[in-house]
Amino acid sequence: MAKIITVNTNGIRAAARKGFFDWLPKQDADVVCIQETKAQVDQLEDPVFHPQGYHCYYNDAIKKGYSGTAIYSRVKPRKVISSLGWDPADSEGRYLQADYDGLSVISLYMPSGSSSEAVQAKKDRFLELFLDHLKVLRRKRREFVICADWNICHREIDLRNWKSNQKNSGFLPHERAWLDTLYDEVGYIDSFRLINQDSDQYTWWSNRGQAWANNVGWRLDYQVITPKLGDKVLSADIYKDERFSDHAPQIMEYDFDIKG
Amino acid sequence: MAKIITVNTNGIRAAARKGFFDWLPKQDADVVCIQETKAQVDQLEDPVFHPQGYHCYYNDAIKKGYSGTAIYSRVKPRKVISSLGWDPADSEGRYLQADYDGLSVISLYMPSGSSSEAVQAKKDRFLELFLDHLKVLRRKRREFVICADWNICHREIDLRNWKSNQKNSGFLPHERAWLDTLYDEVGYIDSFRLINQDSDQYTWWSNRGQAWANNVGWRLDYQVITPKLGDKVLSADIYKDERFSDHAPQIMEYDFDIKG
DNA sequence: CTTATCAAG
DNA sequence: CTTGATAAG
Repeated sequence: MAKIITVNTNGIRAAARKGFFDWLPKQDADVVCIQETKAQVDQLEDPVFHPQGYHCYYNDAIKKGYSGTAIYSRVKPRKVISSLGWDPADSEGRYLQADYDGLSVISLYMPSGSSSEAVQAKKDRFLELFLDHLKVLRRKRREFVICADWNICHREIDLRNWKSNQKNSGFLPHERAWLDTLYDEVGYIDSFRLINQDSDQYTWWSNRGQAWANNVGWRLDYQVITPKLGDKVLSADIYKDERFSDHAPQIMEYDFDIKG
Repeated sequence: MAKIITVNTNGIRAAARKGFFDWLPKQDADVVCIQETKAQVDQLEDPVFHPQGYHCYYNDAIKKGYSGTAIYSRVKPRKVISSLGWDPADSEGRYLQADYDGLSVISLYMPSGSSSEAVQAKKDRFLELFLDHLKVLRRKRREFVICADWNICHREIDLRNWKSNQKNSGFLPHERAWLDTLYDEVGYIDSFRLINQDSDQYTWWSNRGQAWANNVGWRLDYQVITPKLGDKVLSADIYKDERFSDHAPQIMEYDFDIKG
């Protein structure tokens, strides 16, 4: 059994202040994927950022306080890959991959497109290049669990106000179509939907207004898996009892073991 | 009887959050001089920044969130002067003068010199030019109350750790000599010292460390008056019961009336 | 350590 | 609205 958690911390130091590292050991996770660390490695020298029992890997953005991913792994990976060979994936530390025996776990932070047309164009370009990468991964003799803040909702059920958000980044028709392609053509599976078919649960609530209080959320974070793992998903839960950031942790249990 | 209060708010909006404008009306002051408003006029449109019963004057720095002075006056001044004709006094909104019948009250924010040698040089230049201005004022047929964060301690009694601060901005020999000149040659009087001869009271405590808790302070704020007002000082107090900023308000009572 | 601004989400 | 960087004190 493998327990894999993914969470966008919106600043790993801020999440730490809110008790994230008190909560984490209690989860007994095998792999923890983090997005938006918003910190450089030299700002994370404090032992709290290297929890006991885990091998910790960080991938920073060049720009301070921006983006960044991490993977904490109980088993030492055979290899850790932090480069896709193209920017801004590399220069913004948006990708981190831990390779185990026959399995890889990826922590990905997809660009947001909400700030302007220019950043949406950047997101669209990222989607295009990353889809190519995902296709390449499908050809490997290896299974993948891609833990990400995808910054896209697939269907109407995935966000509270789908009608009013059809022209907003994260629920644009071409973004949804990108996920259609990912699932229907490239063959990946959204592990959350495998378990919770008709459940309108969200993983992100804006900090503005009363989004959290009114549960005006979006399901932006999920673990996408290769087809052979489709019958291995034991549970898929969103942790909302505490709030470490504007995103909630995704906790998935799989019927396989992670071997280094 | 005239009650004149001066205080460096270290951000008038922050001071407001800490209850400054709840405290102020209870003081029944005739004139209130403020330094370090750190806000532009258009950021102070809320009525709290225009307390009932006062004519309010603000002088901003060009740079947002930096410096800035204010005067609140119960009696409407005959004239309000916000320019000394030179920078950075004008461009940083460091000077504001309210003219009444035979008396002027000034709100002044002296530059700090603690950040670098370059800012100390700027402070020194300001001291030089401002001394000229103060000499000019002495020639007027008018009394002056200069309410300021002077950013200088005069004597050893004026700061907790005078020995270790002899090479630090605010207690440099030439800064202290500048005050010697102001008092001994130009003839101004520090109204606080007139009342509290040997009292080691401070008006500013660093936010760093435990300065406030340990009363490691500096007397940087005081009301400097022209000689003819020397026998008019009724009381001079530092208000420490509440904390609106890193500086404490100076409350002085004078045996004269402010007439518009 | 605290103010405030700014970029980004 | 919130994180984090930066400037300034």
